[in-house]
Amino acid sequence: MPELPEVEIIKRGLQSELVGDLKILQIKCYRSNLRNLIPLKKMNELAGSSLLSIERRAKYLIFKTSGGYIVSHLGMSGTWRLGEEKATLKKHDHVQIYFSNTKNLILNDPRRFGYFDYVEDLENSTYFKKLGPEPLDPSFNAKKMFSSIRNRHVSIKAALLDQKTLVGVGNIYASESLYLAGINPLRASNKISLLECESILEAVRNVLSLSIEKGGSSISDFKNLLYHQGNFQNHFQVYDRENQSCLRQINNKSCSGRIRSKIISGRTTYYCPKCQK
DNA sequence: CAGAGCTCCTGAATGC
DNA sequence: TGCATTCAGGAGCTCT
Repeated sequence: MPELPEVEIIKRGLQSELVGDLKILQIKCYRSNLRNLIPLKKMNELAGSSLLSIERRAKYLIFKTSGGYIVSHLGMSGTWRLGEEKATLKKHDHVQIYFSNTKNLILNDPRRFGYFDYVEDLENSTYFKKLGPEPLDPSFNAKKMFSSIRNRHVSIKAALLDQKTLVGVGNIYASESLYLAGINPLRASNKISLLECESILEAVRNVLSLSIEKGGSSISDFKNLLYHQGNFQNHFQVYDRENQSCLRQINNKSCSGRIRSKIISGRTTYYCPKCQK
C-alpha cells in the first residue's frame, strides 16, 4: 500500500494533529516479535522526550525526538491512526504512542512487513545511507537520473522500483508513471535516452503529486490518520485494468490498445503494448 | 558487483 | 459452505 504519496499523506496528518510543545509520555508495544523493533529498553527511555518534528524520507516516516529518531516504515500493510481517548485496540494493532496532549497514535500492520525502529544518527543509518534522491526535490533532474540508469542492465520498471535510482515509487506508481510517459516497462534501462528520462521523471512527478492531491491510493486497506480512504485509485490509468481498453487519446482518437499485465522483477506490471514504446 | 529469486506475514478473492 | 490455492502496495537476504 504505502508508497510515497500515502506516507506523505500520513505525515501531513501527523503534522497537523501533533502540534505544539509535545512530549512522548509512553510507548506501548503489543507484539514483541515485530521486524526491526525498537528495543524495549530504548522504548522506555524515549518516554519523556520531546517530539521535535515529523518528516518523511522516501517511504519512511521519521519522528524526530530530543532522544533520537524513531523510524517507521509501513511495509505493505501498515497504517498509523489517531487513537480515541480511551482507545479500543483492533486486530493487528502493534504499537501505541501516547503524547502529552492526550492524543495517541496506533500502528496497525496485519502483514508485519513494516519497521518501527530507533536510530541515533539518521543520515548514517543503514536505512538512509543507500537511498536515492527524492523525486519531488527540484534539485534532482533527468540528467542525474539518466546517468544513474544508463549502465544498468534491468528493465526501466525495475530501475524505477529500485530505491537507489529514486525513492518513493512502488509498484502502482511505477506502472502509472511509465504509462503516462509512454514508455514500455520492459525497455532496458541502458537503452533509455536522456529525452525519455525527462518524460519519465516528469511523469513520476505528475503521478505522485496528483496522488498526494487526491489523498493517496486506497486499495483494500490504506487509510489516512483519521481512517479515511484516499481517492487516487479512481484515477488509475493502467493499474489493475488488465484487458480493459487503453484510455490514451492520440490526436483526438483513442489508442484502442488493450491493457496487458506482465510480471516484471517479480511484480505485476500493467501497460499498453500499443502506445508504450 | 549486479541482478534474479526467495522470503517474511495475513487476509481477500478465487477455484473446486 | 468449506477448504485449498493464489496473490497483494516492500525490501533485505542469499545465491549465481
